[in-house]
Amino acid sequence: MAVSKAEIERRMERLAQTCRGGRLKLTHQRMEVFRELAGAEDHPDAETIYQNVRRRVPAISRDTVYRTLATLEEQGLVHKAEILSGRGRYDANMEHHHHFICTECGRVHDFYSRTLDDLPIPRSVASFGRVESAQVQLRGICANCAKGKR
Amino acid sequence: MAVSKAEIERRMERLAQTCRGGRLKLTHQRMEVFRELAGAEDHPDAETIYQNVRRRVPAISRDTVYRTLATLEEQGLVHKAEILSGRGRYDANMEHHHHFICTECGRVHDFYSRTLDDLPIPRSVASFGRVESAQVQLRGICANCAKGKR
DNA sequence: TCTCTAAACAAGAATGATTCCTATTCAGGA
DNA sequence: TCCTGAATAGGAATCATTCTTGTTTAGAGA
Repeated sequence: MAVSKAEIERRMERLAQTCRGGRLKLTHQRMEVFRELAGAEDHPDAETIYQNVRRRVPAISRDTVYRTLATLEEQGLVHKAEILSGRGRYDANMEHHHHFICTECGRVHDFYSRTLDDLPIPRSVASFGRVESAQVQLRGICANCAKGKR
Repeated sequence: MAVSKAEIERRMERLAQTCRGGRLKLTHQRMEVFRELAGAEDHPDAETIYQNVRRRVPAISRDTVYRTLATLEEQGLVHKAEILSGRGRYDANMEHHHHFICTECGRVHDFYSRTLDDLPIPRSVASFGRVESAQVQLRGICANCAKGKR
């Protein structure tokens, strides 16, 4: 079940609109990086995108791919799945808990909830595989950072 | 609200038991790395742990901290909060969705659920800050990897 | 208590992802 | 068509993490 041609076109059009709206240039590289994602369903990483786009734009650099992805994310055109900047965070609290992550300072707060511990997993997930753990991730601005911003 | 002395002792005892149980040595370094986590509530990263432990064990190396954290995680004594191996994964699908992550191959599958889109956030979270998004993360073994394992 | 050996360690090199730097190119408004 | 700031290429630099090699040591057994 690939992304339909029509949906890809719609997404490309949204890119064009967003660029016109902001003061962003609609460059060849930007279009090709986004096109790669517009048709993908497998959450590729930056390197994969780079390798694929390179077939069409041989001179493109890794840096451009990274920069473009960051720009697209800022513009709300793509979504980056990741917790933090890649640094693992550890704790010795083994009780089942969930996380509130401040997108500003990266601080993580634990919280507990019986209701959230026992989430209703949609039946469709079963086809992906066997679920071993479920966790809720909340993102937002922590009280501390919100204060500092004023 | 620091971790109580009693709870720290309980955790240290669990470490000792686990080491005796497996064929793990109860080394000075291992104890100090774990002690650091047993008393922490702020999900420190490896570097922070290294810097703190170094005050007590000046000769400890970063590698030992990383290795020890991995061992403790394997033994179920600590918990590592992180999505993937640090590589960001992108997609152009901006509809609100949740993720099933295969812990074996790292593949990510999207799924949708009205119920999960509107989770009951515990009141206590409000004191941490303003929540901007909520997402459910399921982890498990995908059908493909489960097949390959046999 | 002493000895022995696999497990664990220290130090620093290596790796892999990502970002920065600098000179060059180019999209799009005038 | 011309100009200018935004965007790019290429490669160096950075940051977290892992690997390699030689050394130390916990704890089992004599």
